[in-house]
Amino acid sequence: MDFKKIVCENFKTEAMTSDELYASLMPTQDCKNGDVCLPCFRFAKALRKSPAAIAEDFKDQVNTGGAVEKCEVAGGYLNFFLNKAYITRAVLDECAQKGDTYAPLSRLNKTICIDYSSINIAKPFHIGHLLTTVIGGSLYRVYKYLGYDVVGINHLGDWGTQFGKLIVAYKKWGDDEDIEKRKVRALLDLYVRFHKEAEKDESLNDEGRYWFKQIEDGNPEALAIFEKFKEITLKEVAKVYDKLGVKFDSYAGESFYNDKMQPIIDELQNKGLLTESEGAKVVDLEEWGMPPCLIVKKDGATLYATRDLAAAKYRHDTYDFDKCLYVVAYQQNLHFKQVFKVLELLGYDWADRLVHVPFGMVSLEGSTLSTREGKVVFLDDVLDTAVAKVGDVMEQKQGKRDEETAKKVGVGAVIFYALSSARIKDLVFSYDKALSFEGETGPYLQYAHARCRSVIAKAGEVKGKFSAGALDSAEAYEVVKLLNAFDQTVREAAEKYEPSVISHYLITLAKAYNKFYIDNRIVTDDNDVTFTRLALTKAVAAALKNGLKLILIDAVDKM
RNA sequence: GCGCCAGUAGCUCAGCUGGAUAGAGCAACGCCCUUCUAAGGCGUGGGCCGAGGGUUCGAAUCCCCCCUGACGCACCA
Repeated sequence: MDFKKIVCENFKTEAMTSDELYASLMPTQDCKNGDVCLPCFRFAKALRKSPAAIAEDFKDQVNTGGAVEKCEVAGGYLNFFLNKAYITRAVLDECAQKGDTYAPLSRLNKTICIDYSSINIAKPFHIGHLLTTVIGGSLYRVYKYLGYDVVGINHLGDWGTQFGKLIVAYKKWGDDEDIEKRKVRALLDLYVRFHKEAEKDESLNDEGRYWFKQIEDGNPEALAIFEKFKEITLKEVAKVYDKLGVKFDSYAGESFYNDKMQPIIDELQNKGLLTESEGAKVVDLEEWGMPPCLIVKKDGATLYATRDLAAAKYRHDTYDFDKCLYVVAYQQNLHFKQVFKVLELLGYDWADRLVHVPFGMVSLEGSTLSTREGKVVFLDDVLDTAVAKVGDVMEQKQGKRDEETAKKVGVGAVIFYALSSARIKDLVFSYDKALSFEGETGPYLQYAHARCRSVIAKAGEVKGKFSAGALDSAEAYEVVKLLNAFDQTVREAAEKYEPSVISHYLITLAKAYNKFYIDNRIVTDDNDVTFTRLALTKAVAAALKNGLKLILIDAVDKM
């Protein structure tokens, strides 16, 4: 339901069109001022009257007694009070229709590509990848819900000299048994060791370059080792992705675009965009206030930007996307600005459908994360710790553990921690905060949901009819209004590419329901009252469950 | 130096497409479980919304300038 629309339907005036009125209306901040208000200050000059007098005039033109129960003038505001019983009933009816599991909104036949997570082969999946993975994963579900076809792309970092270096390290110090056992962690050790040794022995770097060239040239031995590293890494991260509930439709990474770059380079050349500078081939972007975009290195090798140009074109040709999102840290702001501009200069009209969705830097209590120095916090460890802690709390509170529940609540706590504030904010990772279960946290939402389910289970089948009086309170009405805002909130999250919008909404909803719950008994002697309050409780449980799903959290029925 | 982002309570944040007394959580203190899950609820204290100008009937929100911090700026990704 659209409250502003309801007001428009009941308020016709000569002073402005219905559209203008709609645009001027706004929700109130405080329920004592009604549901919707019209600030009248802006009309004062044209109408040569005080805002309060204008509000008084308008008031007489409002059709009250129906959906708009009454309106009042307060200062320069005209406040509209909707009929609570009517709204409550209508909203709860809508919720009942949506049921326990919300179906996606109507199919749009539009495709959104989301490039996210994009891990590096042979590197650990650490908390630095947490944000891109959960932001992208959440947006994936948000767009699905809104009716889009979504393509999740894991743009693997599977190309570069580093892999030559790793082969050298593997051949020199590699231990298959250790790798079999510790997987990526063993590979990381090799990588770290290589850099340590290379400080003493410069020639190792040359060897690294040599072996990377072997990969490029298709040397079977080099390829076999490389493929093995890739397989180990993918298998390992698949477990984490599984825990987080994110999925990808494509793992086309850097190596995939290897043979797709030359055509782009040729095209740049043919369109006269490529200039030679200090031995490298670049696209000059000075006119747009940017440094040149490097396309080909002095030695003929391609670069990051070259690959992203090829990838963008490939994705466009393959998926015909309506939008293509890049969920990549804000460090890359300039890079994407350049790449998008170059595509525009190439004449691709779809260049404006590319969107960089930047997010903040993750650091570790002051110090930055460093793979090379081995200074990392493995995401897997964080998740396991969270799950274990939830298990402990369960045991302490109810004397028994339930692993399935602990997993959902524990992992959910970490995900919520990552998605609770605006993505652009830097995140100083803290175990304490990630594993906090009180206040505005994942477990708080889980708890509110479980509590709803518990009441619903206890009540059983209740035969009764809707009773407006059962929900005639400010707390109940607040909940109803929030329930009504679900879809609109999801749309806002999509528009802003901001899952935290949903996180905040869910906290607000849970808080509002908790307040209602404390003050109102759900299961009572009066069947009509029970029936009605149960309808609200069911609606809240569904909104929480489906909202949590949009931020990658599985709701639990008990905890 | 240039560019870009951020600065709101002790800490972490919401509010930012201008509207009514600036909101939460954490931390501190004090209450509330013989009744549907206390991982909950209620209360108390805590703010020159980084500084200064401007626009406006009205600015945390828009504009200018400055300060602080993060990030980026040529062959890594």
